[in-house]
Formats: sequence, structure tokens, C-alpha cells
Amino acid sequence: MTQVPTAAGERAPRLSRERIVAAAVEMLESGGVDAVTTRTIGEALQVHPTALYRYFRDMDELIREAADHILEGLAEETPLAAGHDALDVLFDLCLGLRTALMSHPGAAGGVASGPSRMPHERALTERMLQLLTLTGLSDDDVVLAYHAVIEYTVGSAAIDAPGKSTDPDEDSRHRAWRADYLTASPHDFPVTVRLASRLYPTQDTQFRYGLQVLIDGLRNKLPAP
Amino acid sequence: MTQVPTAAGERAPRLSRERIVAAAVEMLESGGVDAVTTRTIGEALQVHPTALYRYFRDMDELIREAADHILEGLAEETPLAAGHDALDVLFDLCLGLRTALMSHPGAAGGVASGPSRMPHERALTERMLQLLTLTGLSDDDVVLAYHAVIEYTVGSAAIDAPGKSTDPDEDSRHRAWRADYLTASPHDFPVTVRLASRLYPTQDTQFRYGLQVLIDGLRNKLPAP
DNA sequence: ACCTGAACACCGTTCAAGT
DNA sequence: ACCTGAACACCGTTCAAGT
Repeated sequence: MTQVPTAAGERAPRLSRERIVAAAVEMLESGGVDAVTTRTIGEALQVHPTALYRYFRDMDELIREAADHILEGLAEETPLAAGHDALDVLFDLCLGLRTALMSHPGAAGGVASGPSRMPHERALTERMLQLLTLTGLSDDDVVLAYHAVIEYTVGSAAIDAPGKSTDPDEDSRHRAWRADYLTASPHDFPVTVRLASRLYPTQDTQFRYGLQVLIDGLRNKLPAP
Repeated sequence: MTQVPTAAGERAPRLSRERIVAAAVEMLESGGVDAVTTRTIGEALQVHPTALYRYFRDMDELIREAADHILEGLAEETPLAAGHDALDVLFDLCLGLRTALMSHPGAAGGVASGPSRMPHERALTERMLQLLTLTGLSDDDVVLAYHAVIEYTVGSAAIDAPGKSTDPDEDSRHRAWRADYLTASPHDFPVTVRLASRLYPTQDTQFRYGLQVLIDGLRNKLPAP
């Protein structure tokens, strides 16, 4: 782990990809992606703001690496238990993914687009495709179902997470939002006003419902058992 | 519409919320949300970069207003046609919403969080809740289904849209991604490699599949007809 | 080889000053 | 009332210079 000096004049580097990523992950958790800048990282690691450019091509590469680090172990932590079928495991896996993304506001943006180049992201993709294959879905369905589930999970996290860092607690925020809806014109928005008191259950409840519906929809496509 | 001078010394203002929003929407369409800055707007409207602060509290307010402007007419353009039930109409409405968001990269972030305060956003919410109520779903299901559908649509647009502005055409990008997957270790990622050729169909195909599955899942919750 | 210093081209935003 | 000018506190990034 630690660098062994092979010659007299060699100084051990103060920095490393690992140290920088660790700092980035920490700041991702406390202040979200906007809090991780070249300056804040420099301060946290007691180096010059531009020092990280020796280890990363640019800020984007660092964010993607930090985002991937957050997914560590996720694919492995959800084994196939008795009584749980593959789609139930997929459900839990998505819950875990959401939890990881929600606790690091903005991390969803680092996972978001493109293929899974990063190691933990790749493991997650593999695990999801594997679970979906186990259900008996056709290959085409497996691939499309994978995309549907990952886009819903990551996409909703990208939407929901930002509010968590700046705003007060979720309950009071939602109360305020419901009150906002109640003041809407009953003539122009009759349904909205009628349902206002039910709007904005906790974000977690919302997410689980949508994920359950999505997975129930996939069950419709399953061959008869 | 045009300002009538009520006294001698009054000059007609060169700027207005409308003109600024129009400029912002245009730049949202051409270069995405990153392209709309105080400086670029100033240049487009031939005013000082800080001039817009007379009309908007901050950049966030402007972006939200521009994002809402994009949703204009969306709720009305999808009437209940014969042979189409309410969920089919909801499907089309979501497609329209996605198209609007995808053609203005980053606009999804302006729609994303919080309640629908903006007029067009409100109309869209009302329309969706109305359609879902027509299906016969319970009020609780209506509200949760609304959240699921809107989060999937806006969330996936937030993920998919950014790539559209910078990258080349979608087909070549996806070919590259599939090739990337094929180079993955067959031992570590057997399923990924096997399905690599099927991965990344067009984003539109992906989205429609997921939306269809989601709405099919909602059909499961419908009372018997 | 590893990090620093200075510099550059950007941001959003405030506020006093001009007309 | 409406807009400008100057200034401030931030960004990411490059590159020559130090050790």
C-alpha cells in the first residue's frame, strides 16, 4: 500500500488518486457536488488547488471516480434469499442504489450518462442484467428493462437529491408545498386542489411506489411459470 | 402589450421579462443550460450583463421561468381521442414532455424539484392528475402514480439530455458504447458481454419501453371494468 | 517526479453612479 | 425608472518555475 523508496532522492508523494477521491466523497456527502471544487479539495488535503491535475485529467474525471466509489459493494450486498425472487432482489438493489445516491447529492450526475466504464458501476450493471435474465425475460426485454429501472432510479435521485442539502427537513418542506397547492384556484385546478392534502408523501414512499409499479409491469412480461 | 408613456420623461424600457425569457429559451435550445449566462444574455439582447437583475431575483428564477415556458400548451395538446383511454393519453403527454425537455438540455433541472409553482407546470400537473383520476384509480394511487410517472419522465430527461448538446450523433455514440462493453472481461461480466450487442438501443426506444411498463403496471391496480 | 505560483478566461451578484 | 461600470468572490484549467 505505502510507497517504498527505491532510490535515495525519491520523496513519497503527498497525494494519490485514492486520497483525492476519499476527500471528494466526503465533501460529496456533506455538501453535495457543488461543494467539491479544486479549491476546497486543496484546502482539505493541504495542497495547492491545482495539485490534483497531476492525478486527474479534469474535474469531471474526479467526480466520476468519486461517484463510482459510492457504489462500492452495492452489487454484492443483495444476495438471492429464499422466498425472494430475482425481481425482489432487483427491487432491493435499486433501493440501495438510491440510498447511496441520495446521501451524496449530485453524485447521480456522475453516474448518469454513458456506459458503465467504472468498475463498481460495471459490477452493478452485470448484477442487474443477471437478475433480469434469471426472471426468464427475453434478452431484448432484459436490456430494455435494465435501462428502464436504472433510469428511474438514477433519474429520480438526480431530481430528489439536490433539495436535501440546502433545505430544512423534508416534512416541513412538504407541508409548505401542500399548502402552496391548496391556495391554487379551485376553478382552474379542481383536481389539484382536491388532492392537495395527499400530494407529496415522503420522497422515499414515492420512489418505492414507482419502482414497485415498474417491476410489477415487468412481471406482466414474464413467461408463464 | 406595448407600454404607453403616461408622462413626458418616460422612456420605454428596452428590456422585459418576456424578452429575457425568450432569449434564455433560445439559448437553452441551442446550447443547453450551461450556455445561458448573464454575459451571453447581455450580448444577445445588447445590454449590460447585470441588466437582467432588474427583472429577475437571480439566475435560478430566470431558468425556472424559461423551463416553464417550454411546457406551454403541452397539457392542452393531448385530448381524449376515441379508442384511447386515459392512460394512453397520459403516455402521449409524457412523450410530449420528454420531447420538450430533450430539445432544451438542462431544462429538466428547472422543472425538477419542488411543487409546480409555475403556470404551465401547474396545468401539466392538473392534466395528469385528471387523467389518472379518470382511470378509476384511488386518490392515493392517483397521487403516487403521478409522482412515479413525472419522476421517470423528467428524471430520465435530466440524464439523457446533457449528452445531446456536446456529443456527435446518437448512433455512433451508442456503437462506441457497445464496443466498449464488448471489450469487458467475459469472465467477470459474462452477461454484460453476451448482451452487449443489444445494449443501448436509441434513447427514445428505451424511454418508451420504460414508460409503457410503468403504465402497464398501473393497469394492474385498476378496478375491474 | 511532485507540487507551487502566477495567470487566464470564465462564472453570479452587489451597488453606486449615470441618464 | 432603467441601465451601466466597476468591483468582488468565486469557478476550472494551463504552464512555467521551483525543489
